[in-house]
Amino acid sequence: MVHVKISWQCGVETIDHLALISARLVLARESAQMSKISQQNSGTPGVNGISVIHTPAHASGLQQVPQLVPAGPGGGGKAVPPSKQSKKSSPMDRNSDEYRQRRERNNMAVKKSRLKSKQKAQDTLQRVNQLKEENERLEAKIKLLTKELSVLKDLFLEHAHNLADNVQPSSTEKTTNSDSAGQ
Amino acid sequence: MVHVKISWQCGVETIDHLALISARLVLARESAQMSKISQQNSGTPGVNGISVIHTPAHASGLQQVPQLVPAGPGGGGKAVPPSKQSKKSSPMDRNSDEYRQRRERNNMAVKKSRLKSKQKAQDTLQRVNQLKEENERLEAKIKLLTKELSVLKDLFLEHAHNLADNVQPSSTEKTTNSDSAGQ
DNA sequence: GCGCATTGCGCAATAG
DNA sequence: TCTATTGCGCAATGCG
Repeated sequence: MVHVKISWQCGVETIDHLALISARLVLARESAQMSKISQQNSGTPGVNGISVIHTPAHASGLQQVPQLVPAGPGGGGKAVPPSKQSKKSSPMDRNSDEYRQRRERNNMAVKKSRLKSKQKAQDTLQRVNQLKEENERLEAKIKLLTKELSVLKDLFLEHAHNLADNVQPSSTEKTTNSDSAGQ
Repeated sequence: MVHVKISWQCGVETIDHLALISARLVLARESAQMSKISQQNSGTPGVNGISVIHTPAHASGLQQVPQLVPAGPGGGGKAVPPSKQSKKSSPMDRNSDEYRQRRERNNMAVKKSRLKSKQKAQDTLQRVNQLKEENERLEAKIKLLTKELSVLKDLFLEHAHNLADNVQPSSTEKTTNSDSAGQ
């Protein structure tokens, strides 16, 4: 039902540069299973291969294609370890069923991992707020205690004074105030 | 199980199945400049079209190709807004020099943004530790103040007692304990 | 060695 | 229009 229109030049285009590489066509569909279809065309000899892959198409429709050879990133990339070839053919069949399955799984894993990461970040942020609140609470408490202490100290000193001075229980009993609270 | 049928005709392709989704073509190349090329093969009729594009290939060798149509994520993709064509031809010349420059700039921006994001996350984490330490400090202070208060209260009560009782500064002066500190 | 988890990276879409 | 963000897929790599 969806009709896609692509205005791709139709004629034959030539890839004249070298180094070229691979082309992929991907389509996403939706069902759950996966059917695979691969097509490969060997158009111009030596320069380019194309394959059409029908992927399960989860939600999105993007695909990415790496160069066939590892080609080190940046300029310092190490050359392609020649040993790669032995494993499973250089290009590692991008059309291969197995390849697709692996990609799919990895994509899931990536999604999961990112979600987790995001969640964690959020939790951390929340933790900050939590701690900030806690801090305020504690700070307030300290203020209170400090004040209480101050008052008590004053009272105490006062009495101590009285006691030390002359001890005259009747006169200056509760009217000594000469202070406030000062941390 | 889903089947996709693509009828690619030279200029316009129609994908007539449903749910379809996206088609992408990718290729990696490596050299520095960019030459473009496309290749098209009309092998089996109705099933597949391909074009190859040669991109400048910066440092890495990866390329990504988006689906030609915006195809909303999640499956609810809206059809291709027909308006896109007017701008610069759908595919927006991947080979275009301008395109490459834009990509380059965006890649920089992305890198920057991610760095920033990472930095922020790290700062947040640090903030958590900072706050935790602060909390401990405050907690300790509270403990101390509480204890001090308790002691002072006791002393104070004691004296008050003495004063209220009979006022006999010598006998039970510092041995009244009948309590502890209970916050 | 295998399979999932992480991470860096580029592409696009989109927000600002 | 340009940059900043964000989601996504691919690979390389970490890790058990």
